Amino acid sequence: MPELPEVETIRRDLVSKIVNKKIKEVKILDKKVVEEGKDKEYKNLKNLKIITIIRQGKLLAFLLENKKYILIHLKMTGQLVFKSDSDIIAGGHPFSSKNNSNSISKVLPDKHTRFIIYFSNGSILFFNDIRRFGYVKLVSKEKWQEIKESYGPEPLKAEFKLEDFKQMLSKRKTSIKAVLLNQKLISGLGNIYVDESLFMSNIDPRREAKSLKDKEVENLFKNIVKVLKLAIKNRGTTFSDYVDGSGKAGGYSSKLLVFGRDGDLCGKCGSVIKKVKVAGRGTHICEKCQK
DNA sequence: AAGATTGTTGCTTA
DNA sequence: TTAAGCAACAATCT
Repeated sequence: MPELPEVETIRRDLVSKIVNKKIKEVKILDKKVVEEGKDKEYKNLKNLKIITIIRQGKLLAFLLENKKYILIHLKMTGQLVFKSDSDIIAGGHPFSSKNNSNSISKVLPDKHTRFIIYFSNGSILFFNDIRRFGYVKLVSKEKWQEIKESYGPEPLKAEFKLEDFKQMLSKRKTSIKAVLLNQKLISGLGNIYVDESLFMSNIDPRREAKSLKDKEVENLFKNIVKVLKLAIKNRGTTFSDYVDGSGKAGGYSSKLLVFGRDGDLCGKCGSVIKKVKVAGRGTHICEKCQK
């Protein structure tokens, strides 16, 4: 499940590869990924350059020369994999790539490829999605602005302020986990980094958000920033299907403290890590450390 | 073989 | 008016 660090890793990878590249053609292999009836609009993207790539939470936006934005949400199983001209030639097969050590890339397109952008220099961007939850959307500048504004602050930007965070939590009667997962309240956190940051802060995910003490909120605030930065540094976490912009797995998986580690022993106290359900999601906790 | 899984939306209820 | 909670979505795995 790509969350902020995974999507940011992809964004950075793609910036170096497709900014200033000109679109030659866009192919919709699965109509469900684009808005109904709008498939014709994608024909007009020919010859437009990608100006920049922006991320809001887990959502990517490619700004085009004509001021429109291609939005891509990977949801649970989406992947964006870039193949350069030389990748394609080196593989010996039209669409296979070199096999690097941690590469889990494969011959593309495959049956899960939903959308393809061909660039004029021969490189290709593949959008793969096993579960078909992800989407591609073409929007105006105004619509993009509106979508951006519907999100809470970006935790790695100056707009994420401790005082605002305290205020926000003090009003919420639901669990701290549900609050952290809510994209309208804070951008980019998902199941992995919510569990990790709450463990790092010794806070039980089931606690009512408003019950957190000032000290706990301060700690949580710092740990959210810390875990996200560290995960980006390690190029994200691969749990099921996530790969970076070149099709490689993330390096943070081995650094996870509780997520996906139910049955293992807690690194802090040695008791068994449990898996429970909070806010409708599988939740990993050390009940001895997290109160 | 039914149930769990996940992010987000949209509906219902409080 | 707004928050909270949950079904729905899709495909795969257990």
